[in-house]
Amino acid sequence: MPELPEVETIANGVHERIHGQTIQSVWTSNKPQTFKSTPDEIVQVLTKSRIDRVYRVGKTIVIDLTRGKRPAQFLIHLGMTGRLLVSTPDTPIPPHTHAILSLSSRPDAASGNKELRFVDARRFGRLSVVASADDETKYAGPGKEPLTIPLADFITLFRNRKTPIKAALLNQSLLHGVGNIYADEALFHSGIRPLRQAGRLTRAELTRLRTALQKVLRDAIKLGGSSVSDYVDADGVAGFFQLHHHVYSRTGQPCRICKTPIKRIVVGGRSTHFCPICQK
DNA sequence: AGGTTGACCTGGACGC
DNA sequence: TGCGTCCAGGTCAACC
Repeated sequence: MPELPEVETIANGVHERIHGQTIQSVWTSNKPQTFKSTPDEIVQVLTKSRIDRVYRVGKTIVIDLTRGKRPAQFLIHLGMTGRLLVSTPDTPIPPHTHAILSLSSRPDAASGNKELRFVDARRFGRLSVVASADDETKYAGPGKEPLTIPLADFITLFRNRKTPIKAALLNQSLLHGVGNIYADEALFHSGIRPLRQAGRLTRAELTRLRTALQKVLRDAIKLGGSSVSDYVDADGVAGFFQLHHHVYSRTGQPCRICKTPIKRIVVGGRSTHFCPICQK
């Protein structure tokens, strides 16, 4: 489920709650596909490490660690249904919990007062560690950051690409962090049809697209900031915030601008929504 | 190499 | 109520 704004909101919320704490012990489930590193490596690297910073790169939550004197990293991808929860140990463990980190604010404490839990029903999420995270091996993500990419680089990304612009926006090795909702919304706000060939968009269109994409992402981050606790604390039941979507999941409903019914098509195997009048 | 398709999972919504 | 079908905001391997 989570795209860039959701992942950023979660990372910030988790950072506020657990940075500076030490991981005393780690439990992992026995579902091997959840782990990109082996569960043993994960336990090895995390145990007795201190959490310095929690942040987002693309759709991945990155936790910078100090292990002994050396930097390491813990990488969490939430997939479609992954959740990262800060709980107390007495909070009931939800179904589909795949990892639990017991934390303590003092390095030498025997047991902690908080836990970081990774819960993922559908198991598309992935956990991994970088044992020695110097500047060259620190996780940088597969592509470019949509919020900070300069216009010239943005335009270059799509040059000569024959794939539909919708598919190109979802390609994480170009821009990382953009998912299905914000791709559809950004194309709507820039007036571009999802099936247009990426390499055939004009400079003016790509300029509009970058502006629209950054605006929808920033607006969603603003919205999420006020409700972090809904999905980081305890059970995290409330789920993700809803932006005021213009096209996503509005098939058949009137366009908010021109009242024409919103169309749904499939592009690159993904459900895609657009206004046949407002988008050219 | 770039582009496309299907596989990976579970659960919720919907129709009969 | 129960059962079957379809759908889901994510990758990634395997193909062309």
